Amino acid sequence: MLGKQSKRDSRAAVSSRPRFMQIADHFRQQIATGALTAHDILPSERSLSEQFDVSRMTGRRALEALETEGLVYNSDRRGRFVSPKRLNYNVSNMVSFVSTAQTNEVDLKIDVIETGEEVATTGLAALFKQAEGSAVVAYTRRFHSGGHPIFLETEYLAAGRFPGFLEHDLRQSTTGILETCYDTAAHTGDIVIRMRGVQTDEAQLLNIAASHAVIELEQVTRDAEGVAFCFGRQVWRGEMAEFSAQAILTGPGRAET
Amino acid sequence: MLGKQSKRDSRAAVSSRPRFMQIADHFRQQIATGALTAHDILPSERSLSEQFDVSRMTGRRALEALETEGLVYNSDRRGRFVSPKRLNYNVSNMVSFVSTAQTNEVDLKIDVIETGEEVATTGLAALFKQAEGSAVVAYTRRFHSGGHPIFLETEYLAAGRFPGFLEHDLRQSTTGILETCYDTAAHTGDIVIRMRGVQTDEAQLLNIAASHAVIELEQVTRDAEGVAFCFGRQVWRGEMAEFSAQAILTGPGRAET
DNA sequence: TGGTTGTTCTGGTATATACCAGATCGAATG
DNA sequence: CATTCGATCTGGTATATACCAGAACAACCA
Repeated sequence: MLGKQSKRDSRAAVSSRPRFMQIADHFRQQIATGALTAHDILPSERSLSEQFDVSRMTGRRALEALETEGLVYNSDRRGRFVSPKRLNYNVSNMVSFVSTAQTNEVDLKIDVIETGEEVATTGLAALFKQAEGSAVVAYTRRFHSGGHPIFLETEYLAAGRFPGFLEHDLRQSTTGILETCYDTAAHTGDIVIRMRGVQTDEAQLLNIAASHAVIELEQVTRDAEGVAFCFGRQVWRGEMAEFSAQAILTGPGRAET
Repeated sequence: MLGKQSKRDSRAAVSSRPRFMQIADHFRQQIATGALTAHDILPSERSLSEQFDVSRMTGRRALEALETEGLVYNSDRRGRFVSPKRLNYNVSNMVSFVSTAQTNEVDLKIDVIETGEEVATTGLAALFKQAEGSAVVAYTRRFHSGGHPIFLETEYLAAGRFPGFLEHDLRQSTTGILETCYDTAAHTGDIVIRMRGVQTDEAQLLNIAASHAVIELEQVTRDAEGVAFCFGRQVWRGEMAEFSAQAILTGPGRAET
């Protein structure tokens, strides 16, 4: 008890910055300078607490801080690792994300999590200009690189418009399938991006802890006639996402939308 | 000690979902149903621990989970409150965010944090097509609604192109100033959005704890000739941000830019 | 060779305690 | 009436402890 007290005193004298932030700073620097690089393992909570002479909980807080910042990820009960470089997704570019990622030296792999046919919700039916109660095909896929999950995507398509869609191999660009097999190309898209809390099932698939923040991207894709034919929702690990967009004024002083 | 043990046992029997998540669920529901609305205060850590018969640390974890999800915010040492509705920022619309927000019944207020003239970095000089070592004006502003901070913005302009810019009142749309006083209108913009850890100084200005995640939005604004005249960086409280964009294919089958 | 079985890592959850420092508010004081 | 001062809220930091469950791996056995 007395020994711990003197430890506290020395801390207060050195700096007012919390001890756990000082420890986190140490690893921030290690990562920034490249002493630690993508997928390198960090010390465990217990060994960290010994190295820095703090309690396990304080060491834990330091590692958790690095996690919420996205510098470090945590694979359930295996340890904590340095996060890899982000993927850039150009949302203004209607070309398939899969093909652009693959040309950018990223070996993006796809797992098909779930496929099926459902009755369209009222909103989805209206969006697709389909009759109330018509069918939609839905599929959920997980995108990862080298076993490291990056994002989940669930897409909905009007079933009537794309017969037999689920018979295709979904471990590839669906944009490509729609173009080559159904002669349907994306012409415009409406996108929304927000940060939110992860849901339990998503957390499991993305291999992150519950109560982490993720980035949600929703996208409505329309054909040349302006009719929506696809609604997609992506859920990204926050630290892996980076979105770029281009805004262009086409008329004399007003944005085209 | 024995009493606590029996508590543990009963918990394990009821459910495998962690106790702190069950408590968090309770408030998630309260917020979802509208029983708690924007800026309502939640129980303190200590009273929560009594209400739910858990330790303060467990109650704290529940509240922290709600924080990282963005449902709840925390004003240093005052308590925890329900987060207000997000603001939507249409990044494809080159019209001033200030004026669009104000027409959307949001009383957006601006504090000027810092203004000054600096020597352009190499990158900034190149972007603005200015000579190496030329001056840029820089200003940082805080946007808030009803005392609740929403985002910070730092913008850089080529000083030579906009003489006396800092003499204007910056508590208004700078897009407006550039249009009316310098006859410079935004024509195209390049935007990047990412989630990252907040920095110490930003955390203070946004009234959030260090080691929280924020959304960073960087924007290069160009005139009709394609010359960049403004570089801006916004740092949003994650739970307050929602970005929308429109992608439009203008040519025959390829995205412009 | 190929499963199986422990041991020993890892983080996850939970309790109990202590003290600090900022925020708030009411009561005492000028 | 306004200011000051303290009591009492709040969360922030930190320690110490305990046990659980999944992951990894080596040793063991068939």
